[in-house]
Amino acid sequence: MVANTTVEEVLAELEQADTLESIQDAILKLREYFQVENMVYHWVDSAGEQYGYGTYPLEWATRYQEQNYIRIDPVIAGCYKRFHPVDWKKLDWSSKAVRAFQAEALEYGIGNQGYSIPIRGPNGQFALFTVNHTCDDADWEKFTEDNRRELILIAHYFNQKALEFEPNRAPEQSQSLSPREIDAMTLLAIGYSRAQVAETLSISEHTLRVYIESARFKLGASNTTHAVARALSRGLIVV
Amino acid sequence: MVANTTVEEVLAELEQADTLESIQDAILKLREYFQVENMVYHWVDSAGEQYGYGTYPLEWATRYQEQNYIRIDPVIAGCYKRFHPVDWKKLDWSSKAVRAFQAEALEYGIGNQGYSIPIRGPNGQFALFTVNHTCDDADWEKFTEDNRRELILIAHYFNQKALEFEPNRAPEQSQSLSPREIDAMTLLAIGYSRAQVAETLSISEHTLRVYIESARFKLGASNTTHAVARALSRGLIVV
DNA sequence: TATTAACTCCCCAGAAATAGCGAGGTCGAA
DNA sequence: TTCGACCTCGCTATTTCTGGGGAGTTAATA
Repeated sequence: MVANTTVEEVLAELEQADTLESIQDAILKLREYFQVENMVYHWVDSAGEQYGYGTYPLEWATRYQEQNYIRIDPVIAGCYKRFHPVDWKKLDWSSKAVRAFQAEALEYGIGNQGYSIPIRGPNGQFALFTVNHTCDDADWEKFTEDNRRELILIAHYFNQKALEFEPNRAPEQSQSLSPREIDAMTLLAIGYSRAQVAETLSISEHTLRVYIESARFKLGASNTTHAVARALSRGLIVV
Repeated sequence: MVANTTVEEVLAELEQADTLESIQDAILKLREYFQVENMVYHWVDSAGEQYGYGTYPLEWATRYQEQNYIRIDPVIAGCYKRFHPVDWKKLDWSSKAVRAFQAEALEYGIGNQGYSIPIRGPNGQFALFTVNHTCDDADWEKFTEDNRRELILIAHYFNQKALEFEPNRAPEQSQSLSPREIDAMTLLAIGYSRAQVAETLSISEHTLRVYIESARFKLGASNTTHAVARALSRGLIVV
């Protein structure tokens, strides 16, 4: 079956779309266009919920979820650290658990070649757009060479659409931290104790506590560690 | 003067480049191609250092830096919250300080129209790619409509190149955490207390403590908060 | 001008985390 | 087989953090 839709058209459609299903729709069309076995847009929101749209076999998606494979999946780990698109071959498959995971994926019908594009949005949002196929290395290299730019764009458009539907946008997203709160969170994140932070900032420990508490409140965090983790993953502080 | 270079060619060149100056080079070529007054790639690294490449008048860049305008610049504020490219007209220019800033920018020779694309990398890295021009609203809308996709791609390529030059890349690949340690760190990062983590993992709190301590040791962290922060920013855990 | 938000300081009691010691089991690799 | 790395459980004492209060100052904004 030969594709009868161009990328341009799909992106234009996607831009107008107003349901989450449209993402799935677009993926199917694009898969046909690029003639690959699998194409997936995968997104973990700020609450830790996973959303996947694409063509992986349902059994594999379920298995992946159940086994919490996101923890060991080298695609996730690798893309999280990088900015540019990643060929699966370049990832670290050395650990035994990872190889077992890989073998299982193949059994479930996942292709041996993969190319994943990390995308990041505001507040530490992170998503992945992946194409997957079965072929030899040379063919795959040609494919990724030829289509990288379009795939990057597609990833961008998917993420844009997904963000439009993000549930928890309005409530706490705009809660930014005050300068002192940022100072406090940053110093805590690099290992200072309360006493050290207070001394570094030349304020009393009592005052510091007020900042930590208000930061905790703003971030909806249940304790200091949680607050620092959220501040980090929302990109409010950097260490 | 008519452009004699295509975007494709510039991106290919940029990809091969191995100096930071190549960014400036590429910007000049692209400005010519798109026939706009200004084009800027602006980046704040993890240490808070600002890097700007582009065609803004030196006086304005200096002034901007000196006055710490990054604090009030609505382009920064607006793009930081958004994922998609932003037309400057859509930003919030209501505050008095902001309008004064805008007026000053115009005096320094900045065009009245602008279009900025936010880009984010690992560890909260954030950059902006901006095109700026003087023209009326209708022309500008047509320009951004026509070129948005290419501009997004260009932004992506600039950031990719810039990240290659980022200093703090390879400090230490550091020890990896054991599965249980990852569990513990992850649950702590999402706000569980020790007792809750122990219960969730169905182990005693004493055992949990051993994991936390060994993770702390492996990560060279001085307390739990520090350990979680390090695990997060090294991509060992994802929340 | 009135309001809001940020910054600073203070007390206390109870809850939680840390530091130091210990023990024993499994499993894979050298 | 031995070694290391991982998982599991225990104790005690000390330090640190958290969750309630309250109060006064600036600076900016509506």
